[in-house]
Amino acid sequence: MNVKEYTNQLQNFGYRLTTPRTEILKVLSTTKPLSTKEVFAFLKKNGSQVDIVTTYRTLELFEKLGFIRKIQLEDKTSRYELIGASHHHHLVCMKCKNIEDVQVEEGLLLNQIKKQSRFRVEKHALEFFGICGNCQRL
Amino acid sequence: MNVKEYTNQLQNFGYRLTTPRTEILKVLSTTKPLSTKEVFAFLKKNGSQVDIVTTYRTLELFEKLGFIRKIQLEDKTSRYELIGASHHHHLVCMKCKNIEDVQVEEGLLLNQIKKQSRFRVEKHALEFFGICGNCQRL
DNA sequence: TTATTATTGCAATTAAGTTGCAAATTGTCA
DNA sequence: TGACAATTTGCAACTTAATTGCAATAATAA
Ligand SMILES: [Mn+2]
Ligand SMILES: [Mn+2]
Ligand SMILES: [Zn+2]
Ligand SMILES: [Zn+2]
Repeated sequence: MNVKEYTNQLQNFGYRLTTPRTEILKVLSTTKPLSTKEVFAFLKKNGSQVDIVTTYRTLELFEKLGFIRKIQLEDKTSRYELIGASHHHHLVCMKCKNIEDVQVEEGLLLNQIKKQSRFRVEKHALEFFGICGNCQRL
Repeated sequence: MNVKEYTNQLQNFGYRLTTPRTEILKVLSTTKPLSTKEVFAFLKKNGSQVDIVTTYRTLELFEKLGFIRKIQLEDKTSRYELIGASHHHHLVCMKCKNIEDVQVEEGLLLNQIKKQSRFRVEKHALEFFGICGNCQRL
């Protein structure tokens, strides 16, 4: 799913195609999960005039539309990333803060839960923290 | 591990046994994961005079000492719970906000990660969101 | 091109958490 | 027990992430 496809989706849903929205999609399409402030910093660096409040509101909208996923890592700020083709999770390096994608088989977890509770799982958060390959060699 | 054992630990580590610390341990020992503000509200309800800043500082200390674990759910506030005997995760009802404990076998996840990356996992966050048994019947 | 409506930017506000510091409390030792 | 030194607490001020109200601006449909 590229920027063009998201902007089309946006209009199909009846939302207007604006400069801030296009620019924020561009930033998201070329990065790891970013906080709102980080998205805003990228915008500025690229010469954009978009306000940080608009950045907040746009990310909120994109999440509502299912374009991006919000993730909570160790700190209190939310991070966002485009939902690509495949569901995945993250390996977050506690030293260099780099984020790797990783895929795991979750079916077994959900089966185990079914045995313990009548709870109906709709989504889950799964993030791993540790030391990345690079940082281990230092 | 009961309140008495934690207060002993506290003194063994060279920290002083104070009223706020005892009272906060008492609150934690009888509840689900709580935010700092919720802990503070419990204290007040029980007639305690402890300040909210002390609550923040005490929870931070308890986490450092390994008495409690900090968890991040959907919102931006951190929650804390006593680390009981067994490692477990949570089923968070998106309707009534109730939290159930659940245990899952994680060994397989870690094996799968080993095959994909040199990353050394030290800890992980795993929380499930959905609708609890009760709320499904309404 | 114009009109209607959504969207944006700015300023002010809220909410969670942090920091500095003087006053109070704790544990230790005489 | 009582005094001392060091830790801990409470209060006020501050920081940071996020939210809200509203007038000005920009996007789309006619
Ligand atoms: Mn990712
Ligand atoms: Mn629990
Ligand atoms: Zn690293
Ligand atoms: Zn429920």
